[in-house]
Amino acid sequence: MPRRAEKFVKEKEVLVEHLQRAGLRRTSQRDLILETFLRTEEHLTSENLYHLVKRLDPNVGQTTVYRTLKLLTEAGLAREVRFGDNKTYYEHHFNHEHHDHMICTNCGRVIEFFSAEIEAMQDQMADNFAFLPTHHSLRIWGLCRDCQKESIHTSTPPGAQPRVKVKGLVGI
Amino acid sequence: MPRRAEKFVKEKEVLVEHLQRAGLRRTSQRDLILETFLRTEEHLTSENLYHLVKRLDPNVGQTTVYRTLKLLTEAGLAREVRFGDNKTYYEHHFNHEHHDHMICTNCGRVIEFFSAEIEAMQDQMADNFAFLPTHHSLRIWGLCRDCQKESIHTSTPPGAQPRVKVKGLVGI
DNA sequence: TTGATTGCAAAGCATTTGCATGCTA
DNA sequence: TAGCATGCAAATGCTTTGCAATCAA
Repeated sequence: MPRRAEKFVKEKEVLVEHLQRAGLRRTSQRDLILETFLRTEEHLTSENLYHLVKRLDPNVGQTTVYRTLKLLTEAGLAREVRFGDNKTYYEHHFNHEHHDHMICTNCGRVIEFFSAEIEAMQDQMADNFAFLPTHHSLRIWGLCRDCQKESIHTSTPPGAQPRVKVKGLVGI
Repeated sequence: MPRRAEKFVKEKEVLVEHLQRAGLRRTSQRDLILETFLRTEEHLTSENLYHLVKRLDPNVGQTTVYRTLKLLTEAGLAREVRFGDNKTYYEHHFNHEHHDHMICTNCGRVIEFFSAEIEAMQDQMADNFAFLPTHHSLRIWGLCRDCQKESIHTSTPPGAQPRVKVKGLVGI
């Protein structure tokens, strides 16, 4: 029995397997970036992660973080999301239930939700078109509970953790 | 009775109204860009439109097309969409039913679909979170009917009109 | 030893901005 | 006539690429 439970064992296995399958190599940077990523809350940009990693190892380059996040996405450990502020966010994907997002266009709050019914209907819809779906993205923009109260108001309500700074029109 | 039916009368009214409401001015460029946009099939980028407009008036600048597409979006005449190739596409929005998209990751074909049931469930879902939805985006990626036949194959099947060049990972 | 990986700097790409000039209302 | 609109060039912001040095297998 190990003296101390090691963290993210499963995720590291997934990475190593992916590397082997693809003929790629395991490096300290890739390990460190994965660990740091897994320690965070969801929805961070490559830049966010870069700063976190840099604290632990100042030698790691921005480029490596970009490249590694792509790698983690391919390995199924991360998922890319966009909320309409023209930035690419990453969230944990391994052993996480698939979910979709509601984005508050006032404070930037992101709500995750899941609906088996919606998923089923999407598959149904795809089937109607003989379309073979591999993945999808559903995003709903609007006002969260708190921001409805204050009607139109541009500041961040107390307690909100704005991850998305909404600048001008929000769309896509 | 007019000798010849003028085109896009309603849409021009919408534009003019929007301009007036916002204290903006009607210009020949804005008219030309709107007309050219309305004459196209759906899903074109600012750059695509720029080239079309330039044929009719070589003096129009790229920037004006960008700015005008934003304007048309605000006026409710256009809608922005993204298919995962890091480009912003625009489609007609006025008097067009809302719809969502399936994107073939092999040939780039885009299928439009609508499901009242999915829409209803989205509203239901939002309601569960006391979220007030203003708009949404649902995209399903996968293989269209034709591309399933050829299994993994990187060329464009005959007859397909690839609007989206899918480069590497498709996501968001 | 070989070829993948890294980190830096530079390039790319879509989009936006500054500004002098032009043009609507 | 005032000030919005235009078009060019330059800037921006995010992301990717080229390349020499480094490192895993």
